[in-house]
Amino acid sequence: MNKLAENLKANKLKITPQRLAIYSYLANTNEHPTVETIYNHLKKDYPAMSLATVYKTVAALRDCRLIKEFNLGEECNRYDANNDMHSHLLCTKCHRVFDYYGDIDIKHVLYELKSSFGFETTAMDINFYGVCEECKRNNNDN
Amino acid sequence: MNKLAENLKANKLKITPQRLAIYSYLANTNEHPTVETIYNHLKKDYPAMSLATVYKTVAALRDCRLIKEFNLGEECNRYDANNDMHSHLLCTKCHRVFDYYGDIDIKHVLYELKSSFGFETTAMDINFYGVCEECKRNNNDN
DNA sequence: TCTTTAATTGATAATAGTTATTCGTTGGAC
DNA sequence: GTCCAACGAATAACTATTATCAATTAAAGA
Repeated sequence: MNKLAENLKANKLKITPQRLAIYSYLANTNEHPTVETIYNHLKKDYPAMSLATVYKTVAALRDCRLIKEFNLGEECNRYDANNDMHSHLLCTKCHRVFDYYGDIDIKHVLYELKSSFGFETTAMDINFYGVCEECKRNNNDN
Repeated sequence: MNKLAENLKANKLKITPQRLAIYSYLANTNEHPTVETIYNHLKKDYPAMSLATVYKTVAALRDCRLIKEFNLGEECNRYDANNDMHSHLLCTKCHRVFDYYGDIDIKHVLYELKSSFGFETTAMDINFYGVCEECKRNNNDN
């Protein structure tokens, strides 16, 4: 049994073809797709799949921490199966999202939040907004 | 003419009582209110004000960069007239948002994004999620 | 393997946040 | 003070998401 199936089982979630397909898609792309994108991508292989199933599945996967849900100020959420600590770069022209793995040292910040303010950080996100190299080159005006 | 009115004028926005009220409220609170909160707060002084007016006003103020719009993974956006560089701490129990002014050194990150990836950063946000001191003390379970 | 049962799916209705439209009103340039 | 583009109020429309529910299916136990 693969990693996902084990994780689903550990979270008392049934292993279904839809869940496997959605997770597999998320685990094999770096496009940070929205629900709509996931749905459209899987439609050709799973023509019967409902949009509601995609919503329910990403919520379930998010709740058992198999994927991350995030929002970059757009009208809809994006999803990412990449659990490595990283930040996101949103190109405000082409609306693609890139990963940044470079290390951002904020250990001292987390320590100060806890010691000075009593704020116990359990998660964080760091997002950058700007123009990607390709859009700059193309002088894209979207 | 006060500072707020001057700011509106400088951005070619007409000075109206509604805009002054909304902007003034945002400039004098550190509560990071949502549109709903702004609307409810102003209802007693401006009983005729429409929710649509609040939406249009915050959009106008955001477009001319007088206020910041941000989203912390909640169902609605929050607004902030504070232009100083700072991060946000969202308490996942009481859902209040606190400011953190401590300096987070990421100049080298912005430099690397530009030099290595050609990504020209124009804005960024850093959000921390966790439990605030008060909720921890109260062992609040919301 | 068969049965049973509760979880899941798909279809669709409902909800919530936000935006668009319409039309009467008004700020502010002249 | 006059005029008109911008604005506000009311409300319809739109879009992302969630809830509902009957039919289906995963999976545990006989």
